[in-house]
Amino acid sequence: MGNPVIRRLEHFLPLDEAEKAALSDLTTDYVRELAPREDLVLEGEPPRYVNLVLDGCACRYKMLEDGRRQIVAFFVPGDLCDARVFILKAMDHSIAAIAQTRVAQVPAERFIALTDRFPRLTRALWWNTLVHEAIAREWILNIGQRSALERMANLLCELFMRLRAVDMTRGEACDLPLTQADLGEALGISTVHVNRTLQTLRAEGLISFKGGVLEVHDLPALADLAMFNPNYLHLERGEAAGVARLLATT
Amino acid sequence: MGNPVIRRLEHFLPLDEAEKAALSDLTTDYVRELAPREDLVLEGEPPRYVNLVLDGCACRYKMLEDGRRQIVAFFVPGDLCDARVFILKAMDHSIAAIAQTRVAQVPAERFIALTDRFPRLTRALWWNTLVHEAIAREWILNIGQRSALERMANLLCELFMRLRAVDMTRGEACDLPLTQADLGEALGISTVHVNRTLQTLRAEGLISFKGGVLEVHDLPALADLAMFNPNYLHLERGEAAGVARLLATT
DNA sequence: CGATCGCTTGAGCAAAATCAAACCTCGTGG
DNA sequence: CCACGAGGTTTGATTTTGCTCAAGCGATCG
Repeated sequence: MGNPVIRRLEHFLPLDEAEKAALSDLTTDYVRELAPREDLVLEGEPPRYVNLVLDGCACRYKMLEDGRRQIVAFFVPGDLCDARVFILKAMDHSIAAIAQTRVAQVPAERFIALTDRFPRLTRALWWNTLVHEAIAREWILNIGQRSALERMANLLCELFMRLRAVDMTRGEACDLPLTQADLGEALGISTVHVNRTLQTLRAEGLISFKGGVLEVHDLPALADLAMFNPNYLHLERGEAAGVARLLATT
Repeated sequence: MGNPVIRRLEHFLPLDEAEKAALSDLTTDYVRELAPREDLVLEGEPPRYVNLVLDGCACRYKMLEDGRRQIVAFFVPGDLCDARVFILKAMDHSIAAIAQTRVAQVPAERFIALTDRFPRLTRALWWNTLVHEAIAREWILNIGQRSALERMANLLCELFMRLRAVDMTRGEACDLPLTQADLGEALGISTVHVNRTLQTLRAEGLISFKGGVLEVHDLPALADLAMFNPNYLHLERGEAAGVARLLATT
């Protein structure tokens, strides 16, 4: 089955055995199992750990005083949150599991020791950080400019590609344990409207989404509707070609 | 008048003379003057420089195929764009001046030499990066959950505080050379609606905004309306107290 | 002095929110 | 084994927010 963190970072550069072993140690030493909806990090806390998502699905979120909630990022297996966050005094957002989720909570010292020892790993982690920044920018574009239907299509394209990059897709299917309320909080639309939007995508034969399983029946058409441009995922190396192939309409 | 980049970084930690001198050199060696609306970086290009904004105002933006444009970040004097971006093969967004703007375009090698020599500066630059990530997350929350009026109020609070952090405010006034169209593209609302939104804020006596000058007449009330929580700006050290004071309603 | 750019206003319209209720599926306990 | 309840999904009716279209206004600049 392998380690999703290693699979993810190898999209940036191939790792040697020592680097893989070091990562592998991290991801076995500090494992914590989270129940669905369980919080991992709370806004206001001082940052303590670098969190690696091994399995399941988690999110970053922010809340307004009046209870409105916005999911600002999803984490899928292989994702690494906040490589340098200890610099800050207090977290400005929270992190929670969405489904049953396994994470590794790596203490600051341990993480710093790793990057001191492996400069190439440091570069790979930088790449990971830059990709997450790019995703945040794409979300701003997505929520700011696209219609609800386009937004949904774009998010589904993104998540499908990200899961594919860590081998978590099976053909056109992948596990995506989000509720319609989660999707609404990520896209800035109401749950009711999420429902109607999904119905439209289903009716067009583009996707099916039921019981936590997403199937993308026509990725080129979905990407087209979404004006999805995968450049922001920075899947360089071989993968870029794979992406182009997947999205090709003809 | 001093150097806004130094002023900005000193919000994180005090710099010694050698560090300031090194930064000062950077910001005099590679200066480029941009006309209003002139592009500095284009999506698709390989990254070449670290850009420091010395004066004026710039933005990051992304475009959709059909021409819709979203501003995903504003840069005010002292801001530093993309400290580690050379790792990526191609930019996923563009950067443009908004007003007449002076930037320093620091070549990669030169920038790396700086951080190798001054570890404390590296930390300060990390802090800067983390703050910009946090701002991006806040924008997702802003656009996703807040109404047009709240959004506008929030953005104006943010910009006012950021300008204040580099001493670019004069009492309750500051230069903010944005058009209503710019505000609309940043907030994901139409220009017409920006206009009506500003009128409401003016009518409430909260702000005035004319000829590129913003005046915030009642920051506590504006912050209250916006549900503005300055924690995401991570103005640690003395400044945090200053913020609290400014926002105090009583 | 006309052209352009940015701001303003009004009217009608469309997208998405809200409210309310029903329905479905599963797990749990009587 | 079945009833019950909770969480999630679906539907319909109504309202709200913000968009679009269209036109006019007011500076500023060559």
